[in-house]
Amino acid sequence: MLDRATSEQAVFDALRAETQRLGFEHCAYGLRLAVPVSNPKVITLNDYPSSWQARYLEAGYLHIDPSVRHGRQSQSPLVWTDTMFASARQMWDEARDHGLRVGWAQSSLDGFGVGGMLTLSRSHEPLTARELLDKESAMRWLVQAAHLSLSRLMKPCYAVQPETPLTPRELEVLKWTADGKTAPDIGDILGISVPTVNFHIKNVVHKMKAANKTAAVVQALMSGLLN
DNA sequence: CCGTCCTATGGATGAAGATG
DNA sequence: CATCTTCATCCATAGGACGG
Repeated sequence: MLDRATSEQAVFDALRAETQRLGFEHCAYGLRLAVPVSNPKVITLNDYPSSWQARYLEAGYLHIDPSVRHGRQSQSPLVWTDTMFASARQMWDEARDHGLRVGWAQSSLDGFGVGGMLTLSRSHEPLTARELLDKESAMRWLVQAAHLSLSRLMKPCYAVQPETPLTPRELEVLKWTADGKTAPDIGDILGISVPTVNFHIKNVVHKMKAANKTAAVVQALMSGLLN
């Protein structure tokens, strides 16, 4: 179901169904793309009370939410506690006022720098170690499935494919450039002249519609072209 | 901290050999 | 012929090293 979803809404509907089956009232899923690097695009899907959604957005809680920070650094499961929200006291108080008291978050990270995090929550019934153990594999599967489906749907947004495929030579020059080699270095390595190296780099930059070779290398890396 | 100098980088244009 | 690859020259600018 989830892996064949053809829209964000379909993915989210499937997520909600699983969430309820696992005994939670609400689910939230956030996908953080790798680009633009200076301000990565974040897509959020959730069924929280609309007043809380509005408050979260208005207060910019995404930037201070300790669970989000945890999700970016670690793929270990996270259960909401008073101590982990110590640095965001106000946010935690408001969340509980909106019926969000018990929560469980699990993040994922793929090879293209795209991160995802699923949070399941409910208003009562604290999470026991037993419940976590019983549901952990389902949770991990759900996170992976959501990540795969959504990143596939979002692929055009971050995987900038060149309009025409890169030639073998262009790819080769790009890889050495990604390793920090200068044009003279690459000329030595490949046994060609410096102008030729620059010619290939220029063509890559043009094909990738990048501002310069630095951006072209990053785009190629994010798109998996250098693998 | 500032100015100078050199190198690397980025971009434009032109030309030519190899290959299928 | 179209495409890929190669090489050259010219010019502007950015960045690093160095001395004052």
